[in-house]
Amino acid sequence: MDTSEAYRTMDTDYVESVWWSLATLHDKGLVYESDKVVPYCPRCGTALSSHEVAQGYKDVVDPSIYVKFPLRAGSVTVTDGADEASAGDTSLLVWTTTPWTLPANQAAAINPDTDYAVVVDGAERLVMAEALVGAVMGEGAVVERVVPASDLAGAEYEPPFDMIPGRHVVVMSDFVTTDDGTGIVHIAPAFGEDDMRAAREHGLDAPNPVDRQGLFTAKVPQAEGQFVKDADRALIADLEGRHRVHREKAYEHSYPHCWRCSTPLLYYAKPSWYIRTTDVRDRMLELNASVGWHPDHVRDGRFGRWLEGNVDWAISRERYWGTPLPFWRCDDCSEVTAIGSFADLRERATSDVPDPLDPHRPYVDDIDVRCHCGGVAHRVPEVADVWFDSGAMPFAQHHHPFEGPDDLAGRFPADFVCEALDQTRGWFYSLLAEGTLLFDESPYRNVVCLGLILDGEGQKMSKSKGNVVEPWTVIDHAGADAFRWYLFTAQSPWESFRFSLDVVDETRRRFLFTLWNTYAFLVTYAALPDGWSPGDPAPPLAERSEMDRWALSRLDGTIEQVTARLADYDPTSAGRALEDLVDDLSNWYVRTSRRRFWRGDDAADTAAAFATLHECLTTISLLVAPFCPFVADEMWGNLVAAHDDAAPPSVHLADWPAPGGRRDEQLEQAMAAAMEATTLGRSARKEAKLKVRQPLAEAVIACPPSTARELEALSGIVAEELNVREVRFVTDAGGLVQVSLKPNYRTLGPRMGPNMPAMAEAVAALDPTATVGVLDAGGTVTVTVNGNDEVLGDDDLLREVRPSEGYAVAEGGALAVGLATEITPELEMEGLARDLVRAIQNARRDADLKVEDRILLHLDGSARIREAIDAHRAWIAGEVLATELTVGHGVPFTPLHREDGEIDAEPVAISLSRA
RNA sequence: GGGCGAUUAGCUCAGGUGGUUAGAGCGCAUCCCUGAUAAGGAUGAGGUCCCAGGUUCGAGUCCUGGAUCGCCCA
Repeated sequence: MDTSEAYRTMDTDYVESVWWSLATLHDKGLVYESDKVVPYCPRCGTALSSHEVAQGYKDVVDPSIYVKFPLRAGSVTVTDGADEASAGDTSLLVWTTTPWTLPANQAAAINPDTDYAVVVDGAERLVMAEALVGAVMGEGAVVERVVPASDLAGAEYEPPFDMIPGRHVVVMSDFVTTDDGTGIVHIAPAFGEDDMRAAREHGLDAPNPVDRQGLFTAKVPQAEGQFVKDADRALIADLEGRHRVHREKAYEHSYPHCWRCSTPLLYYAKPSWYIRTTDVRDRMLELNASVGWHPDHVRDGRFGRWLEGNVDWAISRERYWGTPLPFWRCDDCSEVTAIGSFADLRERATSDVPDPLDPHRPYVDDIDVRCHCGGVAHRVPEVADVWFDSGAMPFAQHHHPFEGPDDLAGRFPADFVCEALDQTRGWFYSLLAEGTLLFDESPYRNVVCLGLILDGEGQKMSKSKGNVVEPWTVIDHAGADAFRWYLFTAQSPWESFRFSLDVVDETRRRFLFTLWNTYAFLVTYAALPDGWSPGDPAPPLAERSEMDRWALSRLDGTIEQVTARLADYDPTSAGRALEDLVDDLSNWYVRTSRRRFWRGDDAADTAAAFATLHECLTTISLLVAPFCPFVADEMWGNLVAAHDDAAPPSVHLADWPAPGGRRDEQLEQAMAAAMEATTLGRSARKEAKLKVRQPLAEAVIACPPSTARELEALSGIVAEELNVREVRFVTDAGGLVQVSLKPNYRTLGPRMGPNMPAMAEAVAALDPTATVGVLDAGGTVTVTVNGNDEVLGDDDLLREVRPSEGYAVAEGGALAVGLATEITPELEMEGLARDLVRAIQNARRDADLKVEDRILLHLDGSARIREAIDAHRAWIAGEVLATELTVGHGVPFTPLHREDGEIDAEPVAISLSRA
């Protein structure tokens, strides 16, 4: 984001581009002026935005009346026997809560899918929706006849008032419901959005007998000069005098009021400028179909549906602030001239245009333009809908087309735009509409649609509810990196976030701390004497251990995955792949390789470990840079930039990494099995209550031969993790292993179809041991299912194996691990030695020794303890970096530190000093 | 009223094209480790996959209807 090059829609250049676009559309004949019904405050003299309207709803009681609209004789037949004489006694029954709109009535609307009933009411007949007869007329109403809506359509009626001419005809409209009222809606096009739409559809006029102050004009003599709401009574009395009111009742409902002055709002037709977007509706749909929406259901769902119902865009607003519409209307011929540039304006202005020009109000309103008829044109008073400004962003920020023919080259269309889901009819629409109208192209190739942020209780965050979390609170508490990581990875961006500080904190602990600890581990050990630095030679890949090759394989795989996921606008999967890698690196690679970093036994191996971990962390810093930029840069600076003057000084200036061709899926699969075996072994230990520090003779891994072959090379790792002397594989169905067979539904299901249950029974009936013998010899077995012979191969059967008696066993999937539980005296001594080492390491720490300090060590304890020391003297000394190890009563040096403790309930005394 | 989405462990969320025993983190319980240590780790308990039908040999997954929640619009 280049904030130094930010654009503002108020900038002169931006406005000029907007003018260009509006003039272009005008000259293409796509701009017209027409009435639009808006929520309007007659006291303030202004229209209100939907947001303002929403603030002012109040429950009020209004007079509501059921009015009769008598059908004109001959215009429709709804009575039995075509009794023309009685047609005049048949009326549409219409319900309204705004009697003041009745003088402007132009039509009555009915629902095309509803049946209407003719109800006898004394000498009269009333027409209403069949479903509402009971609600309107009460029990026992006499229905004379039921007709479909189509029979009524086109019928003419006597209007409630006759001072305003009109067609006064019955029309069909989808918006009519039978929720309340009579199922017949009075249409006053000037006073309702639905009414206006119906009027457009059916070619009706929209007369407006109300002035801008909300007062009736002379067109309604009964109420001239009265505020419309106050005129309700007089108008109802007039109707009652003519027996046009069937019934009146007070009606309590929620009605919008001006949030400033509490005046009831009027829905009121005002002249408005429109862009004929319906002309390009199909093209917008076509272009939209090629946009990569994330999530993709928005394209055909929420946004696509919205586009299908497209209506012309009302672009004018009666505001002071905003981009003035560049339309000048002639006093003489009324023709509108659209001005598409400031040069054009200067050329056609009737007086000097200031230089520089501020194209906003009030200055622009002082400029008149010469009409081609010779008359003088004044600018129309409106400004543009701010959404038009937002949709002009792709070209207006570059001052197109005034910067030359290539001023949009490489800038249009955009690779992607990103906003929240509620912008479907806002920004996403204004961009697409303007792109289509002006360039016949979508201005964006992809959209990332963000979900809403909810609070911890799942409520939408809003300032008025007070449940918002300030970003700085989060950043101060958990840091910007944890915040960003959370936003990217907690959930797909287009889902709602249930946000709480706790969850961000968890992210920090789970991921960032793990990454940082791994990094700190490398840095700590590299910095030790005889440590390592990035330039040091390292063995080639082929000479490195399985562990190293596995780590680099995982690294390459993650590079591929993260790159692909990000290219597909999916940061969540990318971040999760990184979480997995970091977890593997920390909790498997580092965990199992720790000794390699500080044991000097094999210098090449140590160098290989350092080089591997260093490369992993360096590459990870590149991969996580977009997600947690600060931690990434810190790592990069220390791991790379500090050692290499030629390297980019910041991770954010470095190239994105590419995989190094070291992917080894077989190795990854084998390692996964090793991890699984380790987990099972630990579970078995837990079950047998055998602590990990106590060495055991062997672990038996029961598994299919293929798994055993893969695991062979990794058995050392498993042995160390499980603290067993030996790992043995048992695969054959001999005495040590029990085998059971299951059908492979994935291969057999499609083949067997409805016979699958019978097949499962047949498999259960097989002798597992014999069958496995045949299969391992490369053969097949045949079973009879419902009279048909079926040949089963190795792939068709899944085996589960487990060790037999004498072991502590844990099973999972195709693997089972058994531990030999017998602890021999020798193993017991080794366990004690390990306990001793742990106690001595504790003592070292308590003595504040550095990890690399050598010590003089003296031990004393029970006979069993001393026996263990004798048996493992060299090993103990090596583990704790003791240059001398003595045992007995007298300490042969002045102890720096002394500890008395217990091991296995037996006393032990530890004395040590720096060597 | 219409459109769109969501509903999986106490909580936050994963679960290509239907297929063996539905997973992770947090929390909880029980432990381990002590040369990553103001760290780290393990094992375990915990599930009517919102409900009801349907398709299928087989549904968390597909279809229909419904419920609840949310968003957009009337």
